[in-house]
Amino acid sequence: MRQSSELPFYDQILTATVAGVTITYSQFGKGNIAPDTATVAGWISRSPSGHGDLTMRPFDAARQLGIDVKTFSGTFCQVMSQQYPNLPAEYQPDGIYPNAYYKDVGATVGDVLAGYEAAGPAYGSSDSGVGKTVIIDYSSPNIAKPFGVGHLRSTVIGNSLYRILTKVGYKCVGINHLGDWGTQFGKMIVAFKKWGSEDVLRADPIHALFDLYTRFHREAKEHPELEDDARSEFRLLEQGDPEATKLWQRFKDYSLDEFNRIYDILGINFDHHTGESFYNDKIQPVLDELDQKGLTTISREALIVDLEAHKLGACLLRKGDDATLYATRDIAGILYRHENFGFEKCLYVVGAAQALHFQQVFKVIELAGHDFHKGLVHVPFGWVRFEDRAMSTREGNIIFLDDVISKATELAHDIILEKNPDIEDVDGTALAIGVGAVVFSQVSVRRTKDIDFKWEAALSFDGETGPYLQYTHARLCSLMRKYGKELPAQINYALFGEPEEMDLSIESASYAEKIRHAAEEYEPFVIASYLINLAQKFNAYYQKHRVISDDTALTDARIKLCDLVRFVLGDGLRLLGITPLERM
RNA sequence: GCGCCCAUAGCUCAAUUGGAUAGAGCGUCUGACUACGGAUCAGAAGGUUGGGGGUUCGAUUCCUCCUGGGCGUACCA
Repeated sequence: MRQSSELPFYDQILTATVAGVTITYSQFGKGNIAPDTATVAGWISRSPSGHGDLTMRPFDAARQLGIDVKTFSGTFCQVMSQQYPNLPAEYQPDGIYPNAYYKDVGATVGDVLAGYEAAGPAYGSSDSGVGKTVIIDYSSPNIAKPFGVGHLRSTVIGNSLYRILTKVGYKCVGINHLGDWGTQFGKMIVAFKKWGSEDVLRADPIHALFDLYTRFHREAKEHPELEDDARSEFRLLEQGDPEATKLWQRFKDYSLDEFNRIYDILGINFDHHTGESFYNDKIQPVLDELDQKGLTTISREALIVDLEAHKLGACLLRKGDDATLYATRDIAGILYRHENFGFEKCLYVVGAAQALHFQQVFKVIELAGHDFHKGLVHVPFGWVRFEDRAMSTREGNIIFLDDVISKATELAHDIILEKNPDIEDVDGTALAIGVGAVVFSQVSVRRTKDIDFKWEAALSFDGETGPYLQYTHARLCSLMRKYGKELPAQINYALFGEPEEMDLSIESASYAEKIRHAAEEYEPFVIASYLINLAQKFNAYYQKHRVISDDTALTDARIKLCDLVRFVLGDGLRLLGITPLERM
């Protein structure tokens, strides 16, 4: 259900509509069948373009009355116009729909602008999350692998959700659950001992580690016994073997340096970097607890929780050689997080391929009798593919994020020099644009969609892209600079008369609702899509109507509206993790 | 084999969660800078929503079958 909406005059129209519906019901001889306000609120929404401003779904009402929708809508509109001649909107039937049309552009735009004036920088915020903590587990790259565009998605989506959920009132805790433990480190250790070189590792750690990792998998195809070596190296590591631990620490340090450099470029922060290894000494008590509750069994030499009864197979906790698995560490992680943060929700921004894993882990928590299992949410996303194949570090089919960002930045640099060579910080601006394009590419489709990585698309700055939004924002800032004065406290709303102005203000007024929607669905795309729409509307308006003119009163009014759009675009870009620019 | 996901314009994606004439961008074609940023805007062309059947006032959306693809399915994460 929508909350009391930011749409113009929504509350007034809703109240009148509730009364109008009641009267209409009575007219059909059904007595006073009065739907409550909340119910009617669910019926009212913005009209699709070309059908007025607000509309009401007539189906439920008509069904309850046992009449056809067209008759209902006609009668309803008649009742509304007779009973509420002073309402700021007028109802007119359009086929089966009773549509509301705002009568007065000035009053409508004014109502929106007054809302913006009152809210200030908090515009768009709401309070559904106030007093609640949400943990967001995102990015979580595997150490000892280069940061590819595949890792980008979790990072970008998680970071954006962090900002969106903060905007609806949650206290967010961002955790980078680094993949710094597990058999993969056994592999790295084996590979380094066999083929590694100190000099190469020191000179270019990231590529050296990447080469070792891919070489391991290449060689393991011919020599499967390498896998056994890796497993026993990991077992040694888990038992605290000094030599293995030392190597592991070095791999981890090198990788972290690299990751932090990239997070810095992307402008992404975490509250905690507690990776898988963090839980190493917290595993045994968890296993004891599960054992005590009678959940564990031994099967084929491994310690498992049998979830066959729930059609979830088996959740492995300990391998035959006693080493732990990622499920074990995730379970320990959940218990640790609940104890230390007391979360309302705990989100895992992790690829869809791991759906079963999380179902299993969550089920184990549930079976252990922890009712906070209800707050555990897997927020899945699709693959990033390249040339029709899944990107796979193992096979070396990977695009380095670094390369993507530097190419995009280079291109942005060229365009700036061509179009706007005088701006102060060319390098910084080019970087913001390059990153903006890359980040936007990750939120420009719904999460669950697979993305085909194409250089052409990643390097496009035209149309529905991050730079398009940044450009629109920069234009608005440029307009403000040209205006050059403080925004007026008082403006004459009656000067608004263009349909584009009404459209633009109503669109801006939907911002808070879009944020709530994005927060409910854990879907940054909702914001991205909304901003594109808003920017398109602004650009169309801007092309068609002069904002700054000799008419100072009209200029003041229009500037005020433009300032609202500027704010929403800038604020929305930040929610996505993209830097709004003032010049570009 | 079993389970989950996907299929919409030439391409990449939307569609207020079952509602009005299925909409955007890219690409193609035609236009707009002696006015606030042309990384822009206006317009045109482009569709049997993979296929069949069903549910109902109404289906891109829900059910079923088929085709085509992806992922998962015990010691990787």
